[in-house]
Amino acid sequence: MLQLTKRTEYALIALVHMVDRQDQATSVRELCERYPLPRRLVAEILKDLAHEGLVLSHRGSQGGYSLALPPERITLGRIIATIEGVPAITNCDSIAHAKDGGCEVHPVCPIRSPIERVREHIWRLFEATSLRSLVPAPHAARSEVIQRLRESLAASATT
Amino acid sequence: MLQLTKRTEYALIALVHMVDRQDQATSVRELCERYPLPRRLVAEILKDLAHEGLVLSHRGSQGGYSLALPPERITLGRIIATIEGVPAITNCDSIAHAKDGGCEVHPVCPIRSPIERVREHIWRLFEATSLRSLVPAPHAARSEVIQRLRESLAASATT
DNA sequence: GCAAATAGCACTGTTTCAGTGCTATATTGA
DNA sequence: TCAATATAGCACTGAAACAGTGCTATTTGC
Repeated sequence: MLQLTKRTEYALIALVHMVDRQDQATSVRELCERYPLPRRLVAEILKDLAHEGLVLSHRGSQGGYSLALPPERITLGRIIATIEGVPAITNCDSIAHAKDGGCEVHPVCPIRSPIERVREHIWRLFEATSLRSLVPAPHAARSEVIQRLRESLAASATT
Repeated sequence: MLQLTKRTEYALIALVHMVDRQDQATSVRELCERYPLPRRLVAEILKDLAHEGLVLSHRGSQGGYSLALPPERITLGRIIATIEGVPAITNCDSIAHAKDGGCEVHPVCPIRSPIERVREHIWRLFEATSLRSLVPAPHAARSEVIQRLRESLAASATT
């Protein structure tokens, strides 16, 4: 289905929570006290985010996680790619799938290139959406998604 | 995963094949001779498309399916909705999920409204993408996706 | 009547996903 | 030093979604 996994949702909740808390580390326990999330699963997810360099881990007592980058530089696209892996919309453009033989239809597939365009647009939207813009913020950040997407459309139009 | 199902891919292939063949019905056999697709599955899918009124079915010998609407009026969004059901990106906004109790996080979820905005954009892209524009056509249709999306962005900016 | 097509319904095997068990390691503070 | 509180890592299980198939009935054209 065309749907984000719960892992990604939990990652987003955790990351949003860490915005503007960069000074102090956020522990898994703290997250699960504030939101009703499965503790162990959130722990696994944060480990993955740490591996990708999106968050910093601090072990030991008083430890936890904190953003490794300013929230403006963490994109929704990178978060999704970290948790769900391959940025593929169809099975066609999945790397994993191409690896084990690829799509049977591939040589005669009439929708490859059109679907690829759609995929590009979605991915561009994800890349244009920063973690900052996902925070229900008071400021002008609200229009950031639209603004960035418009810019990227202008770019693709010239191409 | 954030991926279209194979059912949707097959539906797209079938529908694209029918564009500019509105006069003569296309049978499942014909489709599976041209493309290496699982015959029975394609049959099931076309039945669903017929139920939704996207294609017309013609029973009996010399029967098959044909587009029920001009390809300009069939949107990618409607195709996806027909095959995959609910237009949800996250679990939060899934109707099915809301029905059986809903999301535990819902009341305190910090990402609901931001994610909803992203979902809106993707869905708008799907709605702005016509079956016609998915055909690897020679004409100016190539820029239709970009053009329509730009219009819808202009609309959402004023909002 | 026969052949070729859709209609409908249920079923199976596979894969992906959500969530958990267990153990080791690091850090803080008393 | 020891205990408490963190993360690190790895493997496993149960459930749900999905891809694909079996079978039978019905319709239509020749």
